[in-house]
Amino acid sequence: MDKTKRTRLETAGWRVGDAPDFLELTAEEAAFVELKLALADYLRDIRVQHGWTQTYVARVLGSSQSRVAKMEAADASVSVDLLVKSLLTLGVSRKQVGQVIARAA
Amino acid sequence: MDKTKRTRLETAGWRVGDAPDFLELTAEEAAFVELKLALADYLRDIRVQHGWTQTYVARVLGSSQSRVAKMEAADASVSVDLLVKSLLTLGVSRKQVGQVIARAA
DNA sequence: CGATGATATGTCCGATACGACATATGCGTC
DNA sequence: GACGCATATGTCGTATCGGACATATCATCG
Repeated sequence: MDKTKRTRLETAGWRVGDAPDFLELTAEEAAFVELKLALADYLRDIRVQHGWTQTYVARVLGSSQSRVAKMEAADASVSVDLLVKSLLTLGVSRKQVGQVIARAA
Repeated sequence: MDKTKRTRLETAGWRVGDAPDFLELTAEEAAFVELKLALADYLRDIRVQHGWTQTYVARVLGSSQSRVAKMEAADASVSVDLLVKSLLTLGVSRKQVGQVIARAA
């Protein structure tokens, strides 16, 4: 299993088993987490591409800098709802959102 | 505005203005609701295609019949998280989920 | 018309998500 | 090193979500 991805998952609040890696996550859970990571990464891409700070994005979204940081980290406390709503608010189309999700794992 | 769609939105717990239709929903809100409706419809399609009852699906998901009904109705009390998790659990791939979302409104 | 099975609607309450704030870490620049 | 700015992490109170249950609506069949 990829080291950095593992770290991200653990950091995001998921317990990953020692040796058997993903064996503690069901296939659906794993797919769900990866889907979330994809959205989170995309959110950061959008922000960085525009040269925006997390604080600025937070203001646009009516949220806080810490929440934006957690979104980009795909923290366990952020929902897909929040990620999708945020992307839409930042001008990403529904179609683009779908493409990000559909992109092969 | 389409009559049945309007009814679905209202039923789903959204307040839609009288004459100006969508004017009370921002563009992002509208896109978000439609995205949710797409997932909800797809969930129903999957279920019906397999000849499953809501009760059966509820058991598979570890939920209740009423929740499944609300999911398919895109009720305001169901999140995109729940819809996505449910679809994945029912065997739909992440890619398929993305395609459903990306499908042009 | 019952009666049965499927779906829809309404409410409750325990669980979780979210915004907020404080604080920590990092990283240039002086 | 110290300052300023961006990002990360931890926690709290409240709002929303979700499973459960009750009940309602609606077919279909006898």
